[in-house]
Amino acid sequence: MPRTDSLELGELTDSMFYILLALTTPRHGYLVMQFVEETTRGRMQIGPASMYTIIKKLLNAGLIEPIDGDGKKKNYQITHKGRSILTDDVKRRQAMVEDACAILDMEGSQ
Amino acid sequence: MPRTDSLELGELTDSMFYILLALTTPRHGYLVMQFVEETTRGRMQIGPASMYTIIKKLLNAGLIEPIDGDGKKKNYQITHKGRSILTDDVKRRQAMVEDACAILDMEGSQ
DNA sequence: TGACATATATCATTTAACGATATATATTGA
DNA sequence: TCAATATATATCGTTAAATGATATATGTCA
Repeated sequence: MPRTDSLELGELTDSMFYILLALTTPRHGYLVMQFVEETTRGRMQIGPASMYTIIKKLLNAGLIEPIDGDGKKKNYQITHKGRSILTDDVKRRQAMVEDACAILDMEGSQ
Repeated sequence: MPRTDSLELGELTDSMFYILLALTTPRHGYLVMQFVEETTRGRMQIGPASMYTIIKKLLNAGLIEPIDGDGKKKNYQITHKGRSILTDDVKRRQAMVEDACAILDMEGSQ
């Protein structure tokens, strides 16, 4: 991914992918971490360092936005732009799986 | 991906994924670059720097092996271990797409 | 009151990818 | 024949991504 910012290419890293997925429902950081671990059944986990680094980046890029500061927790949700990029990225990943299934002898994906 | 070697986690980066896919048929480096560009219809391209860096890493990890040096070209092919890791990685990626399709309102993948 | 869960944050480090660049041979066509 | 282009391999130095370690503060509950 380096040398060129993945977001400028319109591509999401695995971590960004799951964090955006988590924020299709408004959540704060700690809940996002839990969401990722639960949704992936432990396959992937994101610690606080990655979490807040990526949250900051997604905010800067306008893919998520802060909402109502109830108490000390900071809530975020995905933006229209974020949802659009996430949807495109799902298609990109789907295409990768299909490429592989066509070449290997695996059950395809439709 | 940093801080921990992706191969030690049994995970492949996008570039490794396509290079391994290319080497399910014996090829040399230059053909691998072309394979990736063609297979992805230009969505992804790997230049020589990435190419040879990753080839070296996959050799070290025993996921590919050199075969018959006909002339100056170095041919490589995927090993049994490489194929096993590639297959697992396809499943991992398939799971990511399915997670997303379940949460977003997209046509699923079975 | 001590342990644990919840919650946010930063720094320094490692790994990954890659632009730039270099080198050499083969092919093609003006 | 000579220049351009394609084929083919290789390295160096840089940027970006992820994260371990660490710090801080509050809430809960036994």
